[in-house]
Amino acid sequence: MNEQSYPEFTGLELSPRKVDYLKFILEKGDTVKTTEISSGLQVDPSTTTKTLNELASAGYLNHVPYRGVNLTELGEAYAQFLIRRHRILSLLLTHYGLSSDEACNEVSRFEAFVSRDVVNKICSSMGHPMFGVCGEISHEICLHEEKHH
Amino acid sequence: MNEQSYPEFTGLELSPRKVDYLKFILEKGDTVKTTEISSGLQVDPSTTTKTLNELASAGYLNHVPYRGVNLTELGEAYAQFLIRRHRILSLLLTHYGLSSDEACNEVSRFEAFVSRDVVNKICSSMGHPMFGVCGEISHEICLHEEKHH
DNA sequence: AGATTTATTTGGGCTTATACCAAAAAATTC
DNA sequence: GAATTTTTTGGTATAAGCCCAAATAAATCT
Repeated sequence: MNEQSYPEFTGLELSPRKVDYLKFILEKGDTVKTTEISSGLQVDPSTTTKTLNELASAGYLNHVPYRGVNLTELGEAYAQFLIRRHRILSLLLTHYGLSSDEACNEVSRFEAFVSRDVVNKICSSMGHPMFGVCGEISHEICLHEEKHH
Repeated sequence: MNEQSYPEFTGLELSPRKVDYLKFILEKGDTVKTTEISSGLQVDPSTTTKTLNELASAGYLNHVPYRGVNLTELGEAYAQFLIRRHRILSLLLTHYGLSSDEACNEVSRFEAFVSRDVVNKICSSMGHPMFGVCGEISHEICLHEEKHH
């Protein structure tokens, strides 16, 4: 499943913290336990449980209580976008004199508020770069959407 | 008074909404009344009063109850930075295929989370442009700080 | 298996940011 | 100086975070 199937989201649906959760879960892959997330995001396990429930209610995760979570199809597509957004924006900032680390950290603070449309425009304007400063960039959505214009 | 005198701020001190208030007040100039702000930001006057008090407590404004507010020296320097940040970031986005309006709107959503350091780096990397997409850009701070490196 | 330990969830409470409404108070206008 | 408008105060609300303590489920150990 990839982003193509979800042309409807704007990229502004999730709060900054929820973005962290989804990115973390995608990067861990498969089923993720509450404790892994708690220590990964440095947050109390009870906070994690609650956030996981919210993400599950919103359709991004399947949560089996006491067992762990995994991404739904929507969640997977969405998380792929989140990672791509992070990488595109970080790469962009490195073109203005920031180091990779600086760029990543800075972007982490504001990425949740950058729309999918704008990410796609930047992405295409940069020629759909394959490598960001913190990993490979995949372009399933944005390339697909470009065809329609 | 200009930004030079305040090398200490990071640009992350204020919430998005407070950024709006300070930018609005700087653009109005001089003493600004509660009602002007309320209608400018489309918010209940009581909300404005409360926010104004918070900004005054934090040292950005002088508030004379029932009379209005004006920027302190810190507030003026800070607001100048806020405007410069908005314009630099908007200009940046127009280099990636966004229209002026799109760029302004997009930037409004995330600008509060972009640090002064990064704005200065972008600014100097762009050659300290004099004109943004929504007004002239003044460079008192960033040019000053550049001298120290 | 049964007991202990570990992991997870529930329930409660706290903070920050933002907002509105109704009533009181001050300033302005007539 | 009385009426009107503006501003403030006090109360309440929502959303997003977060933590703690207690309860519950799962896993481990003997």
